[in-house]
Amino acid sequence: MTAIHESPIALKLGAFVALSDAELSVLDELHRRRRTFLAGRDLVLQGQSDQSAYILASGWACSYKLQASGSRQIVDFQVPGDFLGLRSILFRTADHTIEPVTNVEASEVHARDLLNAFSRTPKLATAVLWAASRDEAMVVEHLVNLGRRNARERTAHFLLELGARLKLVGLATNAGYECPLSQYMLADALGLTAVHINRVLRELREDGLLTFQKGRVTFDDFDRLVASVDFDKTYLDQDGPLLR
Amino acid sequence: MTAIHESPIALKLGAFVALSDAELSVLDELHRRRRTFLAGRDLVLQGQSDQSAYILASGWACSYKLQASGSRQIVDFQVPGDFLGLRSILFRTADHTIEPVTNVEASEVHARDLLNAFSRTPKLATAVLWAASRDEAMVVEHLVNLGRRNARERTAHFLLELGARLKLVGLATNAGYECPLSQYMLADALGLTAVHINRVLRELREDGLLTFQKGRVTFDDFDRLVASVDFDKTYLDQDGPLLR
DNA sequence: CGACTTATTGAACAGTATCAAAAAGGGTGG
DNA sequence: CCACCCTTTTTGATACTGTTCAATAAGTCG
Repeated sequence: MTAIHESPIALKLGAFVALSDAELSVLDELHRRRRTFLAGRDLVLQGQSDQSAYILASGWACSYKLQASGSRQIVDFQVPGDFLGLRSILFRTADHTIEPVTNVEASEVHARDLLNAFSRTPKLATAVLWAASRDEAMVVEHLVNLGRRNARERTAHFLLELGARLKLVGLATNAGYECPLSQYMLADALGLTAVHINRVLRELREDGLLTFQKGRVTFDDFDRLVASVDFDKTYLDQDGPLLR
Repeated sequence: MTAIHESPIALKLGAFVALSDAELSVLDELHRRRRTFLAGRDLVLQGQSDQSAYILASGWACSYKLQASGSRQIVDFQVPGDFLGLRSILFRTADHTIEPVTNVEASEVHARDLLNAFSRTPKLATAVLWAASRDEAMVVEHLVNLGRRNARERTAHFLLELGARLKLVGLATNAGYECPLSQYMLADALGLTAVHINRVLRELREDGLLTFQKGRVTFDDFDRLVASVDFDKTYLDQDGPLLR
């Protein structure tokens, strides 16, 4: 038996509020309707029509916005424990597309079930709203990243953020993590060219800071890396002692 | 007597849902606790501690994030009818600062009152959540702006967005609008240098597209401007016929 | 193996920043 | 109403960061 509290979503929410067994089992129920999505096949979430969100159980996804010119901006990547399209059921839809980066396992969550769960376990509601709020803080931080950091800082900051997020669900350590992103995807997230990303990664590697290779990010000198790009992860709000 | 439905917030929410007189008066009650804030004096909204939001009645504000290096990234400007710090009461706090750009009149809204109003008038709740969702769509669009548009497109797109938002509350037409922003502020919002913004503005003016001068934005050729930067305002979600 | 995607490198170029300085506004006290 | 100070706008010259184009190498998958 897989312990409920070991699912990524439980680990993640548990970092914000301590969840009781009862609450964990409500969460587990939400997490039952498992589906598999194939890498690259759009998991289009065009709002209105679509009344369900997903909880990502394994694999990575990304949300992006396409331009008329054909270029795209990746808004964020989603890793296990993250919601996909949460906003489109809490609010009205955001108008971006979600696409699995790898093959993905996710459970469908209907608006009704979620709201239902909320009313039964308010603490769960708090935790989910925390997650939504954190998602937005990340988008804001990405804005700062694009607006006020150079390619090197931007790249390092982003990979550090992913590390911190993955650590929360047990998929990373300060040594590094498995990362299925291509340099093209990284480029689309960071507002850079894949060519330039490649040079920046080489530089970071040659400076002994981090290595992005063969589907893995390795922090060669975590502390120096954090210092060199001024990475302050308070916006991720995952440090504090468990609240409540 | 000032008709309730002529307040900026009523105009704005009314563009999304048709509000009855009863709903308008609930909105009006929320809008009673008026305060004045002086330009430049931080209206710090550091989350947790602060349990109230504001509805902006007149003047402009901006929300930004400061870097250790001293540079800042403005996330968005708020214009009449917008909420300030809405997220910090619906959710947990976002970690940015809000500062009035001009002297500002705003009414304080306590979390309790808002939630109270929601339960009395669900349609108002829908409208407020729509506003919050729209705010997020704007941040995402700003991300695209920084990541995938050059200085010229970026500047024009941003000024067009502000125009569309102000039009909704009767403060702009396709001819232009009063704009209290300095070129430095524009620079901090667009991830550019004030010097470069200045050159871009000159170029746009010389091309007969728009004029940014003396506290006013003038669209010299609105249609050509929209076409030239591929401005698609569907993300603002303010076109449709009134829903419901 | 062969076709395709991804990673890597070079050289030339474009866009934006930086530094510096002058001009133009705007507000304030006398 | 003027003189002065301070902020904002404007312009030039130069340096640099990141792009573009092009080509090769290295993986990956059927």
